[in-house]
Amino acid sequence: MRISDVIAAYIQERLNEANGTMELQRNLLAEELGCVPSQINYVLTSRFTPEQGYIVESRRGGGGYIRVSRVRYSPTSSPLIHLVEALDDTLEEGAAQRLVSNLAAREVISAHDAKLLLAATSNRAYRDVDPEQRDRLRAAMMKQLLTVLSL
Amino acid sequence: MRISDVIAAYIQERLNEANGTMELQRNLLAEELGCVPSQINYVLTSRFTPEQGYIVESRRGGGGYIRVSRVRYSPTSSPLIHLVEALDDTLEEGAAQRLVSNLAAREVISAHDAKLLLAATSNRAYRDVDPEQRDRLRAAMMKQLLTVLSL
DNA sequence: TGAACTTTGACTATCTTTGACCTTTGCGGT
DNA sequence: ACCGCAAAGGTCAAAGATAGTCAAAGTTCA
Repeated sequence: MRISDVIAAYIQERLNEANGTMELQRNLLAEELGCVPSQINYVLTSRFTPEQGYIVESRRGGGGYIRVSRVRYSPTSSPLIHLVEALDDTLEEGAAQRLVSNLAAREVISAHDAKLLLAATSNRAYRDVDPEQRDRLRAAMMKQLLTVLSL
Repeated sequence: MRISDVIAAYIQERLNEANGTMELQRNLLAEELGCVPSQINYVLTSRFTPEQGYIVESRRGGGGYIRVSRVRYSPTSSPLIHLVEALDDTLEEGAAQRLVSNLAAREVISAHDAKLLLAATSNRAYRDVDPEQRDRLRAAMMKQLLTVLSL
């Protein structure tokens, strides 16, 4: 298993325990999990982005910390609406996969729908599309589908 | 026996053992079976397509993998499988809409899934795709999604 | 004998891991 | 107040680990 997965799982676990927000100390966590400190940053920037519904804040210096929070979606409107608005008009395959996995893990969408979204945004179906345009198509596709799901 | 047949047999065997889904590592398998890595891709693209009832997912980089799943031939899913096999490799928007409506009317797919299929095969999502290629994309997309639905 | 299928390998794309170097902040000492 | 050091965290690019693409060359078979 990738060390990045271990780090991500650890953060998720603590987010679950603690009602959607947690703090960590980079060097300590790196030592506990046996990786270099900057790998924590890698995981945070690749999997805990605003697009995926997380806020990361931090402070340096003595008493420094990194705080990770899940954004709370307003109960009145579907979380997916906000997401659609926040999405860029270009979306890489890996980012799409992580986004969908996250929505499923957070039970914003069902596992069944997640499978469809993954298939619909995978390069596998994009063979006939100019590679230059795939990320734009993927973003448009994701928005269409999430919009349908939010209705 | 062709090396491609060996690769295909190996994958089938492991699918049988493991309830229809298996993962492999491309370079490892290539070395085990004595072929170049890209030959694995050749076999996957020529014999494990949606038309033939398979979906293939993969990930690059450290810890990468290729996952192959075979659709289950259950009574409810079998109409979809035959349909995927029979579909042409080009599909116009109107034809896609009629196809989906028809499947929904016959209750082969749910109304919910029908909405997603319509969104995913509508030109609305295809604005960045060369118009010449849209019908090919639509056909590929439809096959992928129907295959996932029959899993 | 020509079309379709198979085999290869060079080149490309993507994801992860590591480490050297940079910036910010708190705290003492003067 | 000021200074400087120690304690965090941040950045970035290189190296490593996989998988994907494509076209040329070889093989098979109707």
